[in-house]
Amino acid sequence: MMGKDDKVYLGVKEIAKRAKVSIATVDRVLHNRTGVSEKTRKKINDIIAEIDYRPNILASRLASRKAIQMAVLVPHTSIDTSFWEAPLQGIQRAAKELESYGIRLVYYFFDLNDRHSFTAQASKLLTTELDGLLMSPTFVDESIALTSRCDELKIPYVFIDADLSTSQKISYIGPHLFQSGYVGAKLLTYRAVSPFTVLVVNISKEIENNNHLTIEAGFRSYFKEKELQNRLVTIDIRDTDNLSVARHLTEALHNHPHVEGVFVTNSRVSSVATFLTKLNRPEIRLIGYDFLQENCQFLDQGVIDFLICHKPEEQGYRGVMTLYQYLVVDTTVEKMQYMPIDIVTMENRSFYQN
Amino acid sequence: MMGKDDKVYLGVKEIAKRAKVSIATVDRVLHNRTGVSEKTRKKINDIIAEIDYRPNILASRLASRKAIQMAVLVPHTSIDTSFWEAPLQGIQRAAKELESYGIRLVYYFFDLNDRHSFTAQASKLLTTELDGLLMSPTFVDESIALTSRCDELKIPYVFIDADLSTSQKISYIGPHLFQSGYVGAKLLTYRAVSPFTVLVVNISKEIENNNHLTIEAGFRSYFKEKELQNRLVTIDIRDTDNLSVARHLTEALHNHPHVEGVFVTNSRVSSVATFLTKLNRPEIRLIGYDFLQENCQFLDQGVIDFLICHKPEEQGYRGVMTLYQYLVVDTTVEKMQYMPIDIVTMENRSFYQN
DNA sequence: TATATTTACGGGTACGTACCCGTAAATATA
DNA sequence: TATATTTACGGGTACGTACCCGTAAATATA
Repeated sequence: MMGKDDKVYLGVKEIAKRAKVSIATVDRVLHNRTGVSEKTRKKINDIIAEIDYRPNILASRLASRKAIQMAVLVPHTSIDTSFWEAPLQGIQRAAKELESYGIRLVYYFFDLNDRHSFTAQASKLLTTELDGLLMSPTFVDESIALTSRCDELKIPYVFIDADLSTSQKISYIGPHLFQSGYVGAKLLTYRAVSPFTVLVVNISKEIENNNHLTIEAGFRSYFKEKELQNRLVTIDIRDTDNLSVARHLTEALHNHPHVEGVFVTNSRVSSVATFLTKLNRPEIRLIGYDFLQENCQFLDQGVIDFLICHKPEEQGYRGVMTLYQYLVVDTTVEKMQYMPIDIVTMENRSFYQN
Repeated sequence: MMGKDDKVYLGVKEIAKRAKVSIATVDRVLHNRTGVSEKTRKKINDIIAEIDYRPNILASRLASRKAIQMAVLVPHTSIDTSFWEAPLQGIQRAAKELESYGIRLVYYFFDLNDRHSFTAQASKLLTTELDGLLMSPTFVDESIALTSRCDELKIPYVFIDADLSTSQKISYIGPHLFQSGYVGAKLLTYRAVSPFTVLVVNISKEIENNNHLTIEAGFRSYFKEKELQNRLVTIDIRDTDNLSVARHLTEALHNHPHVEGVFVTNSRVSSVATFLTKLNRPEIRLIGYDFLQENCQFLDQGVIDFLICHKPEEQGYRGVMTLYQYLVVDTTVEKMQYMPIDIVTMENRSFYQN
């Protein structure tokens, strides 16, 4: 251990001394409060710039009698959508780390199948005192309504998992969907010899966001760019139960006998895997999204070849940390934070950090 | 913003009040210092356990006049080994975050080709006041000598990138080498039809650590487990220049005409790629390690199919953070922190977080 | 000109912990 | 028993910042 004093820390005390004012006046300038003459303000600001003053966050948070309040607006987890467990865990991990720094999170969960629940939770969180908002803009119109209100109230917000390009967000943290689909196409065609037929399967209720369209565009662009001769057939399944999936797939395989690859544009790949297992068609290669338990089972069995994944846990963690960064440390944060496009196989899955 | 006071924080003051002693005495107990009777000590410890006291790190670091000193012992970067740029960046990122918390890092760089430089730096860092050590145990015997000394001096240490299973380390942060080789085998054989011959290429000067042996074991175990009929040929190249690599590979390809896959057990895959490019053998699949600039070039050209990567930047970051965690927050840290086995292709490489 | 209001500050306490310094009380030594 | 030493504490200040409260001085109003 060595003394700290070799590094002479220049703080408010030093600024006050140089400006020949009190610490309280320096504090007023630092926080843009009133009660300082223009002349004094300028003098202090000059000194701040000159010595490159950076506040001691430790002392600042300690002295502040205020806790910083963040609202978290995300889908609640359900059998249908265990995907959201991971971001929530990341959010909670960040919350724990920031707990002793006086950061408090309040959670507002909505139902993925019910846009009214989203609106209800949005109204609810707006009634509270709020310093920041972390949200998944699952429902487009409803999200725009909420963020417009936040803009008026000057509440900064961060998006995870999905984006709204029009809004004044602090940051988007999530996948680059187009490129992700492109990677999917590469994996599905790697080393394949004959140009088999490919099924692109979208399984989602209509009310959810349209991420899958961008993914499919990326997927198709790969075939076009490489001038591959595969035939691509898209099937949209608007009910998420296994029976509906089976019905649609049976029909598709009947109409297209040479299918050797299936690309599922979201995490519901396990229902396709269930179907293919029953059908006993091991030559059909299957790729889908997300490191869910049910998907990993089929990965281990070799039914699913690859899962593509975008670090949902880290999305949640970084969402909170980005807000904290913006509110406490420094308002310059990266606006587009794309997650890596991770490739998960049965061989590397045990070390995957979701 | 809401008042903090709704959450009644129970600190040393409250403990002192309940135990009917002063704050100073509580502090002595908390830090296992002398000068407290056994009776009082027990009473205080009971209260600490009862209220689940967790010290306020903010206040603790602020009040401490001591900076925490960490030494960092890693190879310096060179043309030969640009690999170490990434861990260093992660280390520096962590250092920046922890700067205002009174954490100071001192760097000791050694030469990968010179074990004496390692010993010299090790002796040097031992002469300083030290609270913790982050190191890469590149040279086995020399590292054991250093860590034994650390054990005596009660200096905790963390390993990154390579491990020494015998030592009393706080934590190892790095790849699971065996499984990583296993993943390499999967990728090299995925969808391959005929059982071609595979070259396993180790390129390293003898003085470096033996990570490649474990990787190769994992690689071979895949073929054995799946009962694949490929012929595996290992070639060891003890000089890292392109000429030596070309000479050895020419000979190997002459002796084994049906080579269609090459697996390089470390980051020197680009020199093999250089050779294969000149040879014009595009049917030979090439897989190797690490997200280096020269490797990515060949990835983009399609000469290298996959790079396997273990997040070196994060290894550095987590190395520092793990030490911080141990020294400041809580002494229970994860002992084996395996990095994910990332698969990098030309399609997903632009979003890879090294 | 006398009084009320606003402006522009400064003093001082608090956040929760670390640790210096001083001192009665207990114990050891002469 | 008298003195020296050790033990077991407590008081109080400091870390760097936030912010309450009070008040001269400046300005506005009657």
